[in-house]
Amino acid sequence: MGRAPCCEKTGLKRGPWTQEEDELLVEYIKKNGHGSWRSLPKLAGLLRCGKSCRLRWTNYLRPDIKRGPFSPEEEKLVIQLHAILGNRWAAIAAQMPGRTDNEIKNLWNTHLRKRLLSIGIDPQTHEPTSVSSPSVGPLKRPSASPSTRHMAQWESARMEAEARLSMESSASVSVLLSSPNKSTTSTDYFLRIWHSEVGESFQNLNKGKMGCFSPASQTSESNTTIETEPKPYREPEPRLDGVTFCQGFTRASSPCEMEDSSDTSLQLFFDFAGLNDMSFLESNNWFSSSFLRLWVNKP
DNA sequence: AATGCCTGCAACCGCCACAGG
DNA sequence: GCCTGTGGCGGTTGCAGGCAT
Repeated sequence: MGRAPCCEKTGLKRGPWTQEEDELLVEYIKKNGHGSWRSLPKLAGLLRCGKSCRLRWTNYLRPDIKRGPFSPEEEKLVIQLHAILGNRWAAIAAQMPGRTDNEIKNLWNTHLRKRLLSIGIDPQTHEPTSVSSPSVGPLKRPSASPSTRHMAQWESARMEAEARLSMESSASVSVLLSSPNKSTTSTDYFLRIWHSEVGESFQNLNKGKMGCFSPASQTSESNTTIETEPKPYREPEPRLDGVTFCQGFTRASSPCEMEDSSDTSLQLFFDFAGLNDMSFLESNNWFSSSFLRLWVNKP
């Protein structure tokens, strides 16, 4: 027994949308809003499944969609967001006004994934695919878990953004936060994420918790810690985004409160610096001198 | 010119979460 | 607490157009 279809498929049109259909859909939604997607096709005079209408609207017909090719800046941003959020295309799209999750997913699968592979970066973990030597020079490069790597990226990006903003006037900061769409640099985007629900989850989880990073999968006390959370515990998905990743941490601190050992910080720093293998980051002021100063002057 | 292969993208499919009854 | 309907999401497919042979 197969799964029941989402809607009655007999007599419904499939495949590419015609201009006529597009006009019908746009006209109806402009007049009435989409309301119930299930009943929309009938009301709008379309021989389409409601799901198909929703998809067509959200991915193509919505007036706020920015059509056209992705700019190099946008591509960089997608890569950086993917490093933090993983394959959560909707979450990535939410940080990129005018772009749809489908569009970003397609961009990733057709361009960016291959590009990363071609320069030796694993598109899933954002780690170098071939590590020729376990140690480089006097400083041994740590082999961190993907979780740690994502945490490091997340934290470092935020630190860099905060460091940069701390040097700007407070007026500039308020302008940035009140008009996030005007932000243009990648670090601004990270700051926006930090102040979004993703960052909020991160901050909430870290409140009152001090210590060094400790992935839950590697500790025995993880479950008890998580169970004491006021929110009902949901088994974290094996996805390495900012939120579920944070859920997997038992003892973590925000960078401002970080009291971890120098070794740990250095580890995280070099972990994240691995992204520098990508040429775009080399030219992207990713590790600004301010960040380095922040690191060097750490008490 | 014909054919086959490759690529990009729109659309579909199936699963999941959530709200309401 | 269970069931059902609905919307949303991510993975995958299929087609059209471009390119190479």
